[in-house]
Parts: sequence; structure tokens; C-alpha cells
Amino acid sequence: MSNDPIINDRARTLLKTLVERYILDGQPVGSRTLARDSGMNLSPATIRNVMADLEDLGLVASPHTSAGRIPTVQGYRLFVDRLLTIKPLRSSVVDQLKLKLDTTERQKVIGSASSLLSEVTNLAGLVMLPRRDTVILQHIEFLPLTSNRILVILVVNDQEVQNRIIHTNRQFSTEELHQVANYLNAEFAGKELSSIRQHIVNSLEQARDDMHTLMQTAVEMADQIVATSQSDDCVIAGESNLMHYAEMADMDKLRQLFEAFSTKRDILHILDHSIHAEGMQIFIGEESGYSAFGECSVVTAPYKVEDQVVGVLGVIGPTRMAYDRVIPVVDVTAKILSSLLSSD
Amino acid sequence: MSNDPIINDRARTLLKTLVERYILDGQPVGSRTLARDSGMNLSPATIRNVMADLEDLGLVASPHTSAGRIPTVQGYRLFVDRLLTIKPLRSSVVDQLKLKLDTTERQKVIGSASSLLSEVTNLAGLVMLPRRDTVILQHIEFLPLTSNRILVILVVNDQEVQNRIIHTNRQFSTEELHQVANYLNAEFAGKELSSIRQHIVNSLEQARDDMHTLMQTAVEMADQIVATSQSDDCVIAGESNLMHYAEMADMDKLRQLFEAFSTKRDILHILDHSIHAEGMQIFIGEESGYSAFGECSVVTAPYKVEDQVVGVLGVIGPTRMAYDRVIPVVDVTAKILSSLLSSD
DNA sequence: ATTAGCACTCTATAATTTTGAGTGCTAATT
DNA sequence: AATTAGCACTCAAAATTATAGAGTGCTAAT
Repeated sequence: MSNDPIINDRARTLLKTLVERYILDGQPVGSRTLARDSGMNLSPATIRNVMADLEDLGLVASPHTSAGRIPTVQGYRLFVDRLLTIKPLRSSVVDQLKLKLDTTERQKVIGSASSLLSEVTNLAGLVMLPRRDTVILQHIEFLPLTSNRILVILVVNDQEVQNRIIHTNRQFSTEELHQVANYLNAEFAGKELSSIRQHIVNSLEQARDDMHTLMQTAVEMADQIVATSQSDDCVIAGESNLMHYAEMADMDKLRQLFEAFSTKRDILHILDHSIHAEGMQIFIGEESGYSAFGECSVVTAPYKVEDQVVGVLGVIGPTRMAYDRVIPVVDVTAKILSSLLSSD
Repeated sequence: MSNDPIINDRARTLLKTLVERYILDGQPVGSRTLARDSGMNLSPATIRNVMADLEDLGLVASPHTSAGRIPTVQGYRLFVDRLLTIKPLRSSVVDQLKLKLDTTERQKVIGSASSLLSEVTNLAGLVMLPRRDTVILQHIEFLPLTSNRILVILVVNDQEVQNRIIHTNRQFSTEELHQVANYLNAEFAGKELSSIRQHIVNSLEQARDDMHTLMQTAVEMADQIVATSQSDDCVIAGESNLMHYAEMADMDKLRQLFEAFSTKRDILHILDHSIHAEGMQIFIGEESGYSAFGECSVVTAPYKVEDQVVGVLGVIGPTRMAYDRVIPVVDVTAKILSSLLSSD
């Protein structure tokens, strides 16, 4: 700790105090306040000198001559990386998180996690849904509906079910449909979709003409599943929490932020970064590279199924967020979700 | 038109002009402006007299002594009900709507309609998903997964597919599962779920013990489907559009609005009202009965499948919206969606 | 019935002053 | 050499005052 190449212990403590104070009440922190808060028994004058140094280093800035200092992005960075004292979660909170997640139906657990994150942190919760890179066919089924419509049900990856209605030129009998399904199941169950695709395309000429449509549709659906499951998705909850914060008062920026939320593209991109890194990630302000998130920080943690990282969750909120509380919440939530998803 | 019990033709024309003008630029309209815009060759003084009358009737109000007048909710009401000249949509716009809706996949057509509504009107789009009051079993299927897990697939109402994984105490063979499924299909396909429920509960004692669990689960799932499909849902799009409007500048109200959006409950309630009325509905400001929507109007139209009303769509935006454009857009979108859903 | 004229009201905008928090620098102190 | 007291200075925010003008209501004339 004490051997930081750039600033000495005293400056670090002061920076830490400053950031903590600023996070607390959002006002630029002046030398007098800092003298009081730091508990270092230094006069405001001394602190002013230190502040001048920190400003030269780009760690703090002052909005105008006669205001106190506020942390810059680099200031936050140093704070988060080196100075932060994580506030451990009270076990009651952990239990509560566990309970709430454990008692929701499995299908809704992702959305629930997102809501929980937002509730506990008062920020917006983010959960990225795992993208599947392999799609393995487990079962296919055709059900005749009325008037030349057929319901195709595709079970992939052990539990994912996709379905779609297709239109055909003629009526198929239940028997016929069974045949095709049986053929496909016998031939391809347990195989990877892309390879199935190859097989079917190759054997299409030989297939009976009637079945042409069905087979083709099966291939199409397969493609579609690959497509949809490759563009992953994420669940955002509690966006409106962000409107509580003064730094979001600029309506124009707020709109851009919310547009980014509804597009999801940029959020996904950030989360995608996180999934490839290991462990928790924190993007502060402009670090994310998106101007819409310029005033925001994103805290993420990966979650796993059977020790395999399958997704990322986290929160997004104003740069001035209570990192010491948010970080453990995100961390613990990821762990709870992981254990929940794995202990099936 | 001219036989309105309350106000005469001249006053009506002036009210109409006033509302139109106010919708246009959001400023209180003064007598001079009104004299110019109305094209009635009246002096401002005369118009002031008329305005005083309209104010007595509660149709307009002035924010303060020396401001012009703005419409009250009742003013808007009269305007919308009697004075409004609908601006017919250019056919190019209609075609565009048709095209965009027609070329989206069926599964996404609802969400797409919502987005389209929001884009075209620059307000937030709403589409309520139909609630099913009857659930008819079409097909049930059990698929064995690894380690005592079974995937249950339920097809109801001709095209809706539900699936869920259940855990069992012992391993079932594919054959066994087939048997149960066959039995259930033979016995209950085409029947209403609630009646099936009765049957199964009654015959449960006689059923082979092994199958107990499966049957029970089937019943449970049935119940769940009834439950989930009875609480209907809606898709909201383009919320961030609303941030463009000056009347939404109050951050606190905006937050309440967005919270109402994410809860959906109140929105659903309003839309639910609309589904029971016939034809288009317009709620102006506080008429909706929810304070969160106090500054908003909601315009809705029902949409049909096979001449049966199944849902409601519409938009929500500031009270001061361009009703003459918004109404036809909502109307036409409902019609396009209806024809699209019916022509399957 | 309509309108011109006029006194009056009230907001919005700009201009001005006041206040106080906070700084940077210098000289004194430890 | 590091720290600090002291002081002049800066600047934003709040309070105050002044100004402009949009619009009204009323009255008397048309």
C-alpha cells in the first residue's frame, strides 16, 4: 500500500476521504471539510497544498475557483482499485437475497435477480442471459393444427423449447408427421445443429417431395434458433431508480440513457466485455466508451453454471455510487445465482 | 353540430382554434393570437368576452391573470368528442405501417406494433396481449431429460406452447412416458382445462402410483397456465419519447410515470377498461384515475381476431398531443393488426 | 352586439447586489 | 523543510430590484 509510485500515504488517505465524502453528499469537498473528516489533524492550508498536487495529477478537479474538489474518473479509478474498503454485507441481507432468489420459479430467476439487484442497490439491475454457442438437438415434434398449419416443437440443449407455426400447401396426416419427426429424431437427436443443417441440405434431393417443406422448415428453424440464441439478451430492471439522482437531472442525457436501455445494444456490449474478463469488472464514467453512459458506472460480476461462466450480472448507476456497498451486493448476487443454477 | 346545449357555434370554433393552437406550441393562447388564428374577423376584445364565458364553463383556464388561456380537461374532452377534425393518414403512411407489420415474424408482431406506434406518433406505444379465458388442451408430451428430470410440453389453444421441467423421484422410461402422454391425449385433447382438472383429480386414486407424480404435475401445470394466462400482459415501447415533452420536465412526476410503466399494473387497468368498451377510447389527463398519468392522455383501439376482440393497443403521451394525427394512427394500426392476425 | 381604449396585473427576463464558501499565496512558525 | 495562520481574491448561488410586455377586464363609444 505505502509504496505507490505516484502519491504518498497522506495524499491517498485524503483522496480516499474526499471520494467517500463526495459519494456521500455529492457536493465538492473543500479543505476545511476534508481536514475535519480525514481525522489526520492537518490544517486546511496543508490540505490545500495536497489538493493542488492531486489536481496536477488529474485525480481531482474543481468545478470552479472557489468550490471544493471532486474526483475525476482517474480519481475514482484509483479509489476503486486501491483505496476502497469494502463494506461486508450483513448476513441478514445475504440471507434475504438467497431467500428471494430461491423461492422464485426457475424460469423467472434471471429477471428476479435483476429486480433484486436494483432494489437492494437503488440502481438499475442488469442480468445478461447466457448465449449458447452450441445448440444440440434433443427432440423435434410436428403437431397438425387446423387448415394446413403445423406446429413445430424443437427441444434443444436439454431444456430449451422453441416452437413455431408453419404453413404448408397440403394437409399432412398425423401419421406422416410422425414419420418425419421419427426420422429426424432417430437420425439427428444429440447432434449439433450446424452439422444437422449440413446433413439435411445434402440429403434434401433424395427426400420425398412431400416432406420437402417440413424438412426445409426444420432447417430454417434450426438456423433461426442459432441466430436468436447467438444474439444474446439482457434484462434491465429498476431503470427509474436512476431518476432519483441529481446528476441525472439533465433531461437530454437522461433520454439518451433510457434510449440506450431500450436498445440494449450498448449495454450488451459492455456486459460482453465483462464476460471475457474474469471476476468483477467496474467501468467508471467514460471508461465504458459510450457517451450515453458518460455519467454512469457499471459494476459487473460473472455467474456460472457448473463452474462454467455463462453470463454476467451487475448494476448501472451514477458514477457517484456507493461502491463499497454495491460491489459486495453484485458479487454475492452472482454467487447466489451461480449456486442456484448449479445445484439443479 | 350547431345545436349544442351549452355553447354556440362561435364559441366552439374559438375553443377549437384555441386547443389546436395550444397543442401546437404549448403556450397559453391570448386573445390577439386567437383573433388572428380563428379567421373569424373578430376583435381581441370580443374574443376576451367569449373566453370569459368559456372559463366560467370550465372549458379553459388561465395560469395567471395576464396569461392567455389553456384548455382544461373538460375543454379537451369537448374538443376531442365534438370539434376535432381528424387528419386522414396519407396512404403512404398506411402502406408503410402495413409493410412493417407484415414483414415481421408472427411471434414478434405484437412488440413490433408497439414500437411502430411509438415511432409514428413519437409517444409511447402500448399493446395489450390477449388474455385467454378458455384454455383448451391440444396435446401433451413428456420428454425424459438426464437424471430424473422430465420436460413437459403442453400445447393449448391451437398454438400456444408451454413447457416446464419437473423433477421426479425415479427414472421413467421413454415408453412409460409415452403411455401417460398417450392416455392423457386420448382422454383429454380438445377438452377445457378446468374440466380436465376435475377428471384427473377424481381418477387420481385409481391411477398407478408411479404415474401419480406425472399426472399431478400435469394438473399443476394446467393450473399454472390458467393462472399466467389470466393475468394478462402488455408491451410498452418508446417510453423515452415522452422525455421530449416539456410538460414532463418535473423529474418526480416523470419517475412516477416510469415506475407505473415498469409495474404495468395501472396501464393494464386502463387498457382493460378499453377492451370492454367498443371502439376507440380516449382518456384525458386525470380521467384515467391514476395520478401518475395526470398529465397524460391515453388513446386506445381494440384489435380483433376473426371478428372477436382479443386485445387493445394504443399510445400514451402528454395531454397536449396531436389527437388529430394520433387517433387515426392508432385506429389504422389496430385494423392492420386485426387483419394480419385474422388472415392466417 | 361589437370594439377601441386604457388602467391594471402579473410573469418572465435581465441587471444588480450580497453572501459565503473556498482557494492560492505569502510570511510566520515549528 | 514542513506546516500553518492570515489575507486578498474569486466565483457561484441566492436575494433583490428593475424593466418589459403580454394579456386581461372594464367602460364608453360605435
